[in-house]
Amino acid sequence: MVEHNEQLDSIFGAIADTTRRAMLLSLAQRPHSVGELAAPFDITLAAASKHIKVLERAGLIEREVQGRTHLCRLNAAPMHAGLEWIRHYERFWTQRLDVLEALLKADLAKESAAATDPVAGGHNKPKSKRPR
Amino acid sequence: MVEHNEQLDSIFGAIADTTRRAMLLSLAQRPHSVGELAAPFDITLAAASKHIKVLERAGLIEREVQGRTHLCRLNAAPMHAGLEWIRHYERFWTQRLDVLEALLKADLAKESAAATDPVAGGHNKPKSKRPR
DNA sequence: CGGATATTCAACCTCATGGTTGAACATAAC
DNA sequence: GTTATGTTCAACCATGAGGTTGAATATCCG
Repeated sequence: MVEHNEQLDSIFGAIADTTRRAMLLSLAQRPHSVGELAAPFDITLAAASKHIKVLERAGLIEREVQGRTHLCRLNAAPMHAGLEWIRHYERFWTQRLDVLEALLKADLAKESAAATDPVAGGHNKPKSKRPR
Repeated sequence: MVEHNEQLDSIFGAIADTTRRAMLLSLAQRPHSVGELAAPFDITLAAASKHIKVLERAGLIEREVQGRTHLCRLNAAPMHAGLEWIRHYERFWTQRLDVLEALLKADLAKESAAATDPVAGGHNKPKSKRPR
């Protein structure tokens, strides 16, 4: 499992582009030729060809040359690695949602209990400066 | 569904780099200053600063300026969109694994039927690997 | 054979990325 | 105040990405 990192680089790099994501979506329906893949976009065939090569390098599509047309089919398997990587972070947002929910509940409880309590004043801290 | 695409572009783009993925991993432990984030890598602070800005633009980290140090903390929430996108393709690899398994099973059954008697029955369970 | 179709290749352009260096800025410490 | 620390900024460089054009290649069809 040498360069797992390179695999993730190429996968995430490949799907970090709207055009390529749309191509994958087309391929999820059925295999397409290069021309068919290019058709929806306002780019030249050469440009589409490059996109397809990026997807191919990431292992996300396979190509079968049939005469003069190249038939591309989806191979989603490598995406699995990407999903697994992201999934490690899943607990961070679910956790945050849980905390939010807990705070919300606590707040509601406090409000209903603090009809008599005057001092409840949390205040907002200075916001972080905008970069740039 | 306005600029969902830009969000995915920036998220996937941000995590399509080994250094930045490692930074996120550090941040998953606890918040870090810019210097701390940069320390493990053989790059200048300026370069690290740029990486951090990429992560920030993707919304994956938040920065709190504390005096002269900038404390960065993970915000994994935007990754959720990325995970959801990839997950649409999950069925394609699980499906393929199922087909592979079925073929394999059929092959074994045929072989054992040819070699011995017609009991190609209870080898392996279907074991449908259906995540979620 | 010759012509049409499908795709790539090579050269080029522009712009973003990842890296450097050195100066600037802001704040903490003396 | 002066100095040290943490971070960014600006300029620059090299490389790659995404796009174009025009030519080359391979294949099908008449």
